[in-house]
Amino acid sequence: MSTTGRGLHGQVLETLGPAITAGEYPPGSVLRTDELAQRFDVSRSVMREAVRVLESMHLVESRRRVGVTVRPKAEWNVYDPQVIRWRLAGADRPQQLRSLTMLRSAIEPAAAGLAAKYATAEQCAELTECALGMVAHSRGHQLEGYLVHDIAFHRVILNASGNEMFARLGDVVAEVLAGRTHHEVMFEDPDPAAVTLHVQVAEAVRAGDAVRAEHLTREITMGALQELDILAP
Amino acid sequence: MSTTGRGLHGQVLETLGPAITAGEYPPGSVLRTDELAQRFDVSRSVMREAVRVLESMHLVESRRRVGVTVRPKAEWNVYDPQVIRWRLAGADRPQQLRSLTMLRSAIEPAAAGLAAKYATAEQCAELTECALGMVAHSRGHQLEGYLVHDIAFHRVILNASGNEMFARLGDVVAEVLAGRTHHEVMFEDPDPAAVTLHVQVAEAVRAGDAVRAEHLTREITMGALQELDILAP
DNA sequence: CGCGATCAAAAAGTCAGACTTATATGTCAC
DNA sequence: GTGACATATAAGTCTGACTTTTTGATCGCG
Repeated sequence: MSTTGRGLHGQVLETLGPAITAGEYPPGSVLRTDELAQRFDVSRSVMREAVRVLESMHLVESRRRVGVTVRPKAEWNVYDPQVIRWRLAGADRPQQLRSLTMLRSAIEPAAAGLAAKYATAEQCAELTECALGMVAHSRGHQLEGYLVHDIAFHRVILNASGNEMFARLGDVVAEVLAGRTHHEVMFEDPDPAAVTLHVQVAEAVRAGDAVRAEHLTREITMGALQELDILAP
Repeated sequence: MSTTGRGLHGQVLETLGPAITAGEYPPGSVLRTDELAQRFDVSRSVMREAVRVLESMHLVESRRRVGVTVRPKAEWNVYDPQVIRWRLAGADRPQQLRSLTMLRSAIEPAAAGLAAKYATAEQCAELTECALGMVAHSRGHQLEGYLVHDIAFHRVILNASGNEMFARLGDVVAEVLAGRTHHEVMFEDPDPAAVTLHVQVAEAVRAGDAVRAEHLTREITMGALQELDILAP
């Protein structure tokens, strides 16, 4: 799943990135390239490449005569999938999941509305297939199978919206859904009402009913938000 | 405003990045690091750093024995501010503005609703100040002054939402608003109805009326969408 | 004729060392 | 105290040699 450290600089990033996003080096901290290179036992060129990547994510800023300084959290590129993964793996995972769920709640209804207008016949077919898959795995502790279809469902919606910005959130949504199933322990079967809503969304999209698709999807994401509030109010 | 090419690798990126995002090198194109280094007259180390940054944006993929291949558009990190800037400067600026305006329409109402719940007294003050500034510059071809306050207004809303993901879209919104004023030529004064809506949003946020703030903001962004439809249906 | 193993070339990846440049900071005269 | 100047520091750059992975071609065998 996770990109297994492409090259040496990638391996360095895999430990340095999470360390920074976890706040292990507080904002304003100063790192020196040479010291880091020694610490990770790589050449300076490799370390420089790693720093460049961190810099492009706005996690750090490299300045002459001073070093590599960690930037304040507010400046990070929090939409970078890599940064999201690092943060989800770290300590503030709950807060991160909260932010992402809100983002999801804002985007997905709009995406569903657009999908109702622009979805191809093939996408409609996929959608109903996913919904049926969810129904089939909704009872009897088949959580993994349910999750797969749930993720696929929301991915299709986002792609069918025709908006590239929405489409690129597919990975984020997948991460959130997976996180809910895996981390926050779910013993019980999914809420039957949610399953029904998914089926209805698929119908609405097929029927080209934008407002209905949007409204139903909003109910789904509102449910996700309430779920969070119950877990961590 | 724009980051003036920090270092040599930055200067390389400033021409290579826009070239790639403009589709000058179609997906699947293969570049060789050494050749690029020669072309830009920089050392291989510098070019490698530039490639690493492009790679972190998922614009290209570097593989041994094959070279640096351009990835399909669908895989780009379209939320990276740098990528957004490059694309806005390029040929598909209209489509990009469209995508971003839709994104805005989805996010800002939700952000306004949250702002009504969480905005501090100081933020409320800023908000009304911005709204008044918009009113003051709404007549008599003071478009630049109007723009400044408009941008500030939406930035405050996004920050006051308390959601870091929303807050980070401040730059995007600023870019969209500025693009509308500058590129799509606006001769006339802004729509009085829009100005009024901003004032009302400020009021609603101060009053803590989340649903009203959300609804009013949705009207604002709907207006922006309709504006786009008129310009490019 | 097809198919798998082997081999060579190509390009990225890595490293080490020398050198350049910007800049923060301390020093000194005034 | 303030300004100009000197110095040290860490990033930035370049070069050349070497390593590693991977592709695709060649060759032998069934």
